[in-house]
Amino acid sequence: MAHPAEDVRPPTMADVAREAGVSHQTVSRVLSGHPNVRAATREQVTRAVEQLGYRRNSAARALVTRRTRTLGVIAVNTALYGPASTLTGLQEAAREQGYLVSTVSLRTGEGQGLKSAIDHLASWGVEGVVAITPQRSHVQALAELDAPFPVVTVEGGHQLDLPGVSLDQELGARMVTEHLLAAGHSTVWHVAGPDDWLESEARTAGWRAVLEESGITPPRVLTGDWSPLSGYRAGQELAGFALARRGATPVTAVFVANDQMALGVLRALREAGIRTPGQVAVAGFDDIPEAEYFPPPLTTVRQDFAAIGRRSIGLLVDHIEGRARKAEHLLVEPQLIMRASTRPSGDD
Amino acid sequence: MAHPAEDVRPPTMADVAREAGVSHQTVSRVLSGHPNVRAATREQVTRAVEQLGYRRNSAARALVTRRTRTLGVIAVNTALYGPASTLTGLQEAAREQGYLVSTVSLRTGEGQGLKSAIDHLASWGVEGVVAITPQRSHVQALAELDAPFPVVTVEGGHQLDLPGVSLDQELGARMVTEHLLAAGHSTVWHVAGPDDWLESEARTAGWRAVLEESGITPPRVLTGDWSPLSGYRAGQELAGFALARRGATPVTAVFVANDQMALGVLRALREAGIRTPGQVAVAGFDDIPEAEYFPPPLTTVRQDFAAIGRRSIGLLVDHIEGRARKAEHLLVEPQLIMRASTRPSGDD
DNA sequence: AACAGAATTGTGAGCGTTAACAATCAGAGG
DNA sequence: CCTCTGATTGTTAACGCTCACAATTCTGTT
Repeated sequence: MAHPAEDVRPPTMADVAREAGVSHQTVSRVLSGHPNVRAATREQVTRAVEQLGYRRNSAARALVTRRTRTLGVIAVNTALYGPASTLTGLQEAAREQGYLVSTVSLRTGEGQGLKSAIDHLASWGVEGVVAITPQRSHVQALAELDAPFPVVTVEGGHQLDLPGVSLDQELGARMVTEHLLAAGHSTVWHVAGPDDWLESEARTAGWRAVLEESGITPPRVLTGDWSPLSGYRAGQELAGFALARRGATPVTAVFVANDQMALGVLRALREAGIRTPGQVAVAGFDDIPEAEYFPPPLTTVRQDFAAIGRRSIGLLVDHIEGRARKAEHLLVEPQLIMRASTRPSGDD
Repeated sequence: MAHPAEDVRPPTMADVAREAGVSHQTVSRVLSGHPNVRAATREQVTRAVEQLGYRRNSAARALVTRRTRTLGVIAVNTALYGPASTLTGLQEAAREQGYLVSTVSLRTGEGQGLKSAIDHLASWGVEGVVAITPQRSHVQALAELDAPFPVVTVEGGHQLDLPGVSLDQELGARMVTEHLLAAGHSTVWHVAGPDDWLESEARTAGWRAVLEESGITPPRVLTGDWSPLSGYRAGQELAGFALARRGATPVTAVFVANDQMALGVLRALREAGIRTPGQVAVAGFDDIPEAEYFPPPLTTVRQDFAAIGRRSIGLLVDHIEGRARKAEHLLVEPQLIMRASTRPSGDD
């Protein structure tokens, strides 16, 4: 069809203009939906555009408008269910608003990696960044980095003056703990996430607050690293307490800070011959798709990750387009999902 | 420090040139590592760059070089463990090669959505696209779309003339099936993924081939949609067969096409009072992090998602930079992970 | 029919960079 | 001391688009 030219450049606006018999500026107007163009002209231009398969050159556009319409995302641990789901919601929202999303995944997320990720994105001219960096140290590093564009955190806490979106982790933890107490347990044990994580802290805080409000001295906190293995280890320890019996605090209910660790806890209890929820009730956090099929189906807290993604983009775009002023922090409501693992009547 | 100007533009190359007392072209040379610059000059320029906090404008650069150094990724179902892990590997690799990665997530991924995703990326000038679109219909649509840049598929099969990277799904399925037969089972049942997925097809094909080579007539295939729920349903059906007993083919071993469905199968069997692996052995595919903690720990096939991501970027960049000619298709080796769910001695 | 005013279209400049080429400078050789 | 070569630096012109403004064409009045 085309001539056998070697280096066929894509058509430019001038080509379209020639084809349509108008000036390049008119083509530009048509393409950006300017109202003052005669219908017939618009029609001609549109036809020429289609015929040539023309596409505006975004680099040229960005050069003159100083708007790249590109957003950056920095995320740690994107293979996990939570961050991955947030990313999806975020990308959809960005695309709806006409932005392109460029993602940088960090594996461990040292402060160093963070800086270079920001640099990487900055050098491509992103107009803003969403940082899914749930560790306290990251948020700290971010705040100190002082990027040349707005940065919105996800699960970044609200201590620092960065705008952000979070699930109300503390509320979620309260809901679980209250649920367990209401089921008649005299206390609730807790397997927490790693220390540096804001989510761990908030979940632990919610759990502790409920116990203290009920006049119960919180038992010692066990700590994991979010992995099933670490949950398994914690579960073994709990099983020991549960069976020892003479120990001070009875183990009849456990709030585990995420579902993956809860899976490990469940296995450890099972292996120790302890029935769930008959002898020990277990609850998790996140509501990963597998949770409903755990042995037994897991009571947990559902996070609306998609909403978190959407709202973070909303917030970021507000900042970019100058609609938002301060370091606002949005909270998304969690939802308690009750399943067999905490059912009082259950005996499995 | 700075004047109270309203619209402070970022410094340009000319600013740096002035500051360093050289021409903008020299600055350009320093920044792009051109050899013919005197060390002293280079030094001055570097200092000026740092002092002004200068950054090259990527839009201007892209405009003149016609290289955006941006890659696009189109992915369906990015919240799942597999695609999410692939994405991570892919992003790391791209960044190492100096490319920016822009991702578009499709929820369901109709052919229509695919086209608009490609358009979205194209209008931002990506130089190539990796498509993680494991459904046959998507790949078909992609091949017909005839994008203005190279497209590499992940798990896209090799029928069409698109270059791609896949796990050797068929080999993985063979390994599992052979493992089960070797354990003494007279046949192996199969819970497959949805019809349109190439991964389903390949896994089913591998399973079928092994049975037929062993002179065994493959039992009827049950089909799920990758979700734990669908696995649960299939598991109920299998439990029925297993207990009915008089039915033709005994149910003592099941190869489930992914780990999530296997979780559902395990629950259904457990609820029916069938012991795993004692009465029925179960194997999955993917090796999600939870698999090791399933009741019982699941025998499965590990995919090196990170490698898949890395190699797909390698292939794409080869095409972009003109090093690759044909529609090469790379296969990544799977690895059989044997756990309790298929242990012959086991009786739990 | 003539004119104001709006609607529509065209013209030229400039966005910040790299590529191509021209100019200058340093050191080697005669 | 001068010429010549290669290393180093500078100059100018794109790249493809939008913005600001100028020019033109329509309207509807008087």
